[in-house]
Amino acid sequence: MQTLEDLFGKCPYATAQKILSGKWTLMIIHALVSEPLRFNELQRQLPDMTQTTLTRQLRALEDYGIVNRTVYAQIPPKVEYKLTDIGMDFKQVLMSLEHWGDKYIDYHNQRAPL
Amino acid sequence: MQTLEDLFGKCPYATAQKILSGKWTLMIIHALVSEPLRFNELQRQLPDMTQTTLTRQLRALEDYGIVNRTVYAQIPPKVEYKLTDIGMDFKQVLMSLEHWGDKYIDYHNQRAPL
DNA sequence: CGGTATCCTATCGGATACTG
DNA sequence: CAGTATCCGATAGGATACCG
Repeated sequence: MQTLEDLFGKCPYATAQKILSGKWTLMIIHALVSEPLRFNELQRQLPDMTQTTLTRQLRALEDYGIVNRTVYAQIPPKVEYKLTDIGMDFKQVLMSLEHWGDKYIDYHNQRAPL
Repeated sequence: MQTLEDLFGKCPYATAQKILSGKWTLMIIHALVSEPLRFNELQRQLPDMTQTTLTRQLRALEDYGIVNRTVYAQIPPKVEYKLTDIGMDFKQVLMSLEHWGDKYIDYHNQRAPL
C-alpha cells in the first residue's frame, strides 16, 4: 500500500502536510520569519512549548531544509536559527494562512464567543 | 500552563495548526475545493487512507465548520460532502501552499533525486 | 453505500533530571 | 546557554469485522 510518505516529494500537499505535522511548526516558522533567533529567544516567544519539544521540532525542520542552525564557538554557547531560502519562501503561505485564520476566528466568535 | 488549545480561536497560526493537524486534512480539503463529493468518491481520490480514518477526519472537519455533510434520504444512501464558506476561503491558502510545495519539491529533487 | 465498533500500535509531545 | 537522556501517557491512525 502506498502511504503518505511515498507521496512526499511528489504531491505538494502531502509534502507540506508532512513538514507541517509538528504541533508547533507553524508558530516556529512564524517566529523566524522576521529575524533569526537564538534558542532561548525562540523559547521565550513560545513559552508553552517544552525545551525538549522545541529541540525536536527544530531538528526536524533542519532535516527538511527549512531551518538553518549555526553554532558559534564561544562560551557561553550561542546557537542561531534562521530560515533557509525555501523556508523564507514559506512566508507567502504564512500570510494567507494568517489571513484565513483571522477570518475563521472572527466567523466563529460571532456564534460562539469565548 | 497555557496549551495550544488555549490559543485556538485567538492566534490564527495555532488555530490553523490544530485544524490542519489531521494527517490527510490538506488533501481532503483539496479534493473538495473543486466540487462536492460523495463519501466513496473521496475514497477513490484518497486511496491510501482507510475508510475509518476518512470518516474520522471528515467528522473533525465538520466539527470545525470547514465541511458540510448532507445526507440524502434514499436507498442506496447518498452522502455529500462540501466545503462551507469559510472552508472555501481556504482555497487561497491551498494555492500558495501548492505553489510553495512544488517549489520545495523541485528544490530538493535537484540535490537528492528520488 | 456509507458508515460503526473494536482493537492495536506507533509516534508524538510533555515532564523531569542531568550536562559540556 | 543550549542542549541530551529517559520515561511516560495520550492519541491518532491503521486493520479488521460487521451493519442499516
